[in-house]
Amino acid sequence: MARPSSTTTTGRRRASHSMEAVLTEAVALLDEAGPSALTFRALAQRLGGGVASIYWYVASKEELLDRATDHVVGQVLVEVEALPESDDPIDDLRAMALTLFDAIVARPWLGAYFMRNTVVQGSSLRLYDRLGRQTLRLDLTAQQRFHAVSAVVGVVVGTAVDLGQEPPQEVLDGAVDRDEFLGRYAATWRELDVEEFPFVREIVDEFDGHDDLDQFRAALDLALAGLRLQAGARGDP
Amino acid sequence: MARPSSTTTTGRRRASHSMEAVLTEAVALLDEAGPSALTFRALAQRLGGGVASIYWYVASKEELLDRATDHVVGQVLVEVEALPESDDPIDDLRAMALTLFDAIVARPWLGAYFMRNTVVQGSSLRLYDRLGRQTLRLDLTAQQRFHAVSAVVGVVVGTAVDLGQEPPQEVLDGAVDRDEFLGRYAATWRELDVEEFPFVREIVDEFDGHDDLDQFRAALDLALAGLRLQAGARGDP
DNA sequence: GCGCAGTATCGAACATCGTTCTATGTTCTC
DNA sequence: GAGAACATAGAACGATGTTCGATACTGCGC
Repeated sequence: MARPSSTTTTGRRRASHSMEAVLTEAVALLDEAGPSALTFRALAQRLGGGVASIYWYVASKEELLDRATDHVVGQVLVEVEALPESDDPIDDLRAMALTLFDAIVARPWLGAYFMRNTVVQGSSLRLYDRLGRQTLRLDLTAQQRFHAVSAVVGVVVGTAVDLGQEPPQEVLDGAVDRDEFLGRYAATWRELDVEEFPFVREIVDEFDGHDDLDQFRAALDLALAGLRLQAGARGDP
Repeated sequence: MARPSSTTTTGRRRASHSMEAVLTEAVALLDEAGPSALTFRALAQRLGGGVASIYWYVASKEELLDRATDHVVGQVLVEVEALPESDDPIDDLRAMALTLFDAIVARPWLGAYFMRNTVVQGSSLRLYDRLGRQTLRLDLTAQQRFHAVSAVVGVVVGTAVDLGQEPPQEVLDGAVDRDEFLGRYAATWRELDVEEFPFVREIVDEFDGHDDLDQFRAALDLALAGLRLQAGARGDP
């Protein structure tokens, strides 16, 4: 039906794929040119095979996306598990979230796809558990723990989604870099009426050329400060 | 070229659309059957016209999505602006975020599309300004204000995205309701090894049948607690 | 050696989607 | 009434996900 175990095929004239190769090339396509570049035909060409062959490994594009996402989340999971454990669970939670965010910055398409089946199984569920495990070291109710991890994941995904917007062709081509891209919006915003858009005018300089990581870190730290408060903030016994 | 100003057309035999009708029907399609149901052909059929006619009002599907999103965000904006102002800016910010979240719960597809051009113009920018305006009443730096609103929007979007996952066909048909849907995952999770997934096992009862609004409110309150801390929490002068 | 089931591959065709082209009707203005 | 702008469509194009049927390769019993 599906899923080969080991393909020691010599692959003479015909193409021999293996699930690993399919996923690797799929991720490569996503990395190089974004989600719109991942088509069965493009993928088949990269694998040096036919279009329909891919369907032997994957039942649909949805499954391809799921597996490709899980493939890279697995790598993130390894990084997260390699993180040293300190005596402050919240610090550890912070480090994990930052690791996850870094991965999304490196692969913006991940932001949009990360929540696919998060809840279902595989590496995402494991990652979810690793995050939540830190809350077990805090003095909280089960519900508070559930909500705390939801909040952290929410901040990550929320920031990541807006980061994962498929950028206009200009910046993909490298014709326009990110700073100039931001600068254009900033310029528009500076034209707005102060009475009508007082806040936008207030923060336009902050927005112009801002660092996504700073933005994320600030949002994360707000939520974690709230969590620390909730956990009682009582130090060592 | 495009964009009619006022269409007082009588519309006898031929279909007469008007931008309003196009957007209304587009939103209706999204509401009824999710993003995958919004095709130019389905939309044309609903409007009683041809496919190509829609292109007189919008240049592309991207623009259709942008305008449809802005259309409903405009309604949210009205609700947000109708909110009474208290003497606590953070409470007001909270109320606004909850209003926004309610709108997304009612229209799950909004979660995924909300960030489209958020930053660009139209109702989304106005909404962004209304949210941020509350931070002007707090004792913060411009950067802190920028980050605070990013955090709040991040929490909203982050929670909303995972909510906006196009639900499986079963629940769209109404054959399976949300509680049962959650229950299935919960059942899978309960089978997991406690040693391997201690956190998932800890919160599975919380997850089963949980309320999205509670989850969101908890995440929001964590971030707002952090913000309150940052703002100094010094009451009236 | 032979057949045969399972494994693995692929070309061609299909339906659908966004989009474009071209033509036609409608309404307003002079 | 003629022409310009507005407004509407049908048909076709190219791309995409997907299915179908045919074909090859592999390991195994005999």
